[in-house]
Amino acid sequence: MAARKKPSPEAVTAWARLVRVETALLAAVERDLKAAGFPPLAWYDALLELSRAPDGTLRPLDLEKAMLLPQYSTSRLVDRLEQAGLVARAPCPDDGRGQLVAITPAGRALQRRMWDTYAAAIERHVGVKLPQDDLTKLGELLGRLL
Amino acid sequence: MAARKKPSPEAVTAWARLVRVETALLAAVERDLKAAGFPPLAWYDALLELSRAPDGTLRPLDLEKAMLLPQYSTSRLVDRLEQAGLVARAPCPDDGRGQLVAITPAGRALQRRMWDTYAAAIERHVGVKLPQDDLTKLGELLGRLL
DNA sequence: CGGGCATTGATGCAGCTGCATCGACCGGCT
DNA sequence: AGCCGGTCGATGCAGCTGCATCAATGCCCG
Repeated sequence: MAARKKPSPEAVTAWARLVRVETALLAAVERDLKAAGFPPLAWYDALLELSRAPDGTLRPLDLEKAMLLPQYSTSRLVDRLEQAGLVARAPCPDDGRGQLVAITPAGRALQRRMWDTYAAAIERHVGVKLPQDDLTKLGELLGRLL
Repeated sequence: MAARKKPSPEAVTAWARLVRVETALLAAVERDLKAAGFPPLAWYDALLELSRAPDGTLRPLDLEKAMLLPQYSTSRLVDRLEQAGLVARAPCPDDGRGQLVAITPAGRALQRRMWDTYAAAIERHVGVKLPQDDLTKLGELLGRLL
């Protein structure tokens, strides 16, 4: 029903490496976090998004879009964060359907502590492998894939 | 206990985009496969590895290393493929602990049919977004991250 | 040869994800 | 106001993943 154009070998190679490298590096970073006794990266990402938002508060829908997660996944992630005392849910005054998710002081503290380990992992697994202008170029090329 | 060097902003950007772009593109490709009525990409990868191996046969351990999967994950993936009649297990003559996983004709056929859809997805989501020399450069940069 | 340790692959259990669906609420239209 | 299609978020269920562990076999070394 659609075009069925064939990709160039270069496109296939780039794609294959993208998936492979991301899988390997993500696993390595997650391992470092876990080894330091921290929760998964998704928790960090959520806390970071919230910590950057005004009042440390976001609607679940915004969190969802920021993290590229499906709706139900966000819902349950917030469940777990709330369970852990890292965020608090409140009803949304503007919209009776919605709610507001606010990061707690404990959440901010965890996010900050995780960053030390996370930053070190990024440096170890990414930073040391390429010189700075290659990193810039890589970021730029990746940016154009979205 | 360890170095704690801080990554450059360029490294952080490259890392963030790597994860983001891979997540988004992988989801898009998986969606295309599912929309065409095919099983997940992991099945394709496994079938491809097997189809390339001599006699279409690999030890689970080799498959594991080729696909960067944990051992138990491979074990269960092979379960599902076997269930679907796409591979067959046989005891390994050289090593009583091991086994041999062989792709069946049905497995080869599915791998070939999936490639049409998969290739179109790669072209749509990757190939059209960058000119060929940028794709080459991207592949090269990613290659140096491993 | 025999004991001890490493390797291969399977599996019970708990937690997570995807899917479908649901209930609650919004907003526009008549 | 009353209805209706659309949006927001939760949830039951099935399937998948990670973790720990196990049984079976291989391999080395005394």
